[in-house]
Amino acid sequence: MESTAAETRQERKERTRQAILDAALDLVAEEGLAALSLRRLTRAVGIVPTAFYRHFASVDELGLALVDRSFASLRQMIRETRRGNPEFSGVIRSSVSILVQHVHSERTYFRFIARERFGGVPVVRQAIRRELELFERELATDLARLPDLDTWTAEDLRVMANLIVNAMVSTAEDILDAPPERPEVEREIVRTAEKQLRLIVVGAANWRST
Amino acid sequence: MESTAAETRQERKERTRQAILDAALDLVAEEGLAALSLRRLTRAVGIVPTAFYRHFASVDELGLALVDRSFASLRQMIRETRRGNPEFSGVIRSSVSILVQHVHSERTYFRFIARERFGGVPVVRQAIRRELELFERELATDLARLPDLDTWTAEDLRVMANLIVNAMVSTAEDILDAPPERPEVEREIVRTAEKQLRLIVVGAANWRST
DNA sequence: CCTTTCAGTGAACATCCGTACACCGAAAAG
DNA sequence: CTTTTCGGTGTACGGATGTTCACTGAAAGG
Repeated sequence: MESTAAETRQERKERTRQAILDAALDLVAEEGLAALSLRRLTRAVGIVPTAFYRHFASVDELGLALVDRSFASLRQMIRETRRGNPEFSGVIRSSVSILVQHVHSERTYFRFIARERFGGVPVVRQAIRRELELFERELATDLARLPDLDTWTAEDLRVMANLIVNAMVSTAEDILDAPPERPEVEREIVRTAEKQLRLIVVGAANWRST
Repeated sequence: MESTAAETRQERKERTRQAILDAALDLVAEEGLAALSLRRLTRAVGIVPTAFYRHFASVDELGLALVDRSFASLRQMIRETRRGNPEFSGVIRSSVSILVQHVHSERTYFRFIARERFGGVPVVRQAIRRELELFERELATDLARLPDLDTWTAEDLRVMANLIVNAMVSTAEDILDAPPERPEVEREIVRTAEKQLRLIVVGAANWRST
């Protein structure tokens, strides 16, 4: 067990593992996980096909690793959003802005999630679903701290959080498919997303008074 | 040009064409359009691989035909919903009920749309997007006829319609993935969908007063 | 009745696929 | 220094894939 200046064996292994994940993310963004070819993947990485199995027992396992990786990136976005404006009234604007920014900078992660959420292998679909539910739970506890909403039941908060998460997921997917050469399309998507959030908030504020 | 009791040539062709669409719908529901194999498809139909090209120039064209077919089924659902309760206050309950019922009876169509909306070939994705936009437009004109909403701008109505359509699409996808042996899960999804629609309606009713 | 049309056939092609297997060479362990 | 571990290699396999091409036979057209 010697830690020299050069690369240790574990480090090398981890490096190729990450290279596989990188290449897989690119390929899956184009063709989907179900159509992923082991040979093309390993060719892109620069290793021989059989070497793949030194890192993953199956393509499904690769898919689960990609889910972990993608949602780790997403979680970072959420942390950023939460930290940003705790009480600022422009929370809607800034939240949508952060979302859009992350969709662009981490495009492949979002593409992967969008593609596989209902597209691919059942086990991957289920993993994504579980992660999104986790998000909803977190969002629900955040919402509970807001004024006007502190009297809501946990279930109603979850319902509202679900609505918000779905709207934001749809927004992200719309942005992904927006033509890059026409920025006004994206601006329209952003405006729609902001309006929808505002609509939900207004609905929430007047919920119990009906 | 003779119309005997037996089958005419056009009829036979149309029959195999429909058989191809049927088989494709089943296969795509399991593996996705990108992973669809021409040979397995034609084997399922009972024809030779090359015969496929007598009906479709490419797999993409098949995909577009499937989009048409699926949305034709969806449109029928919408018509049923619209006809049902024009002014009945339980319109939310009955709309969700009709949606759920159709998701079950036309499961493969919904599966196809859910899978390919963000999953597959770009041209198919685009076609689905266009059809959903059409839905939003129709829904927006329906909403315009409601009291309290007749003063809304066309754009705001579109925004609201978009939110509703996305919520209903998400609901449909949740139902598709719900375990059939646990009906209480589906009941929970239905309750959530109803609450979300109510939340949106309440938000809309109080929109301009803020 | 003869000709044309055309949905479906069947063989052949080059190519890609996943995986089994024995093997190598360097790092790690002793 | 010797042994073990283990990423990565290279070959080989049987099988599936999309598309080509010339064909058949019955229905449609004249």
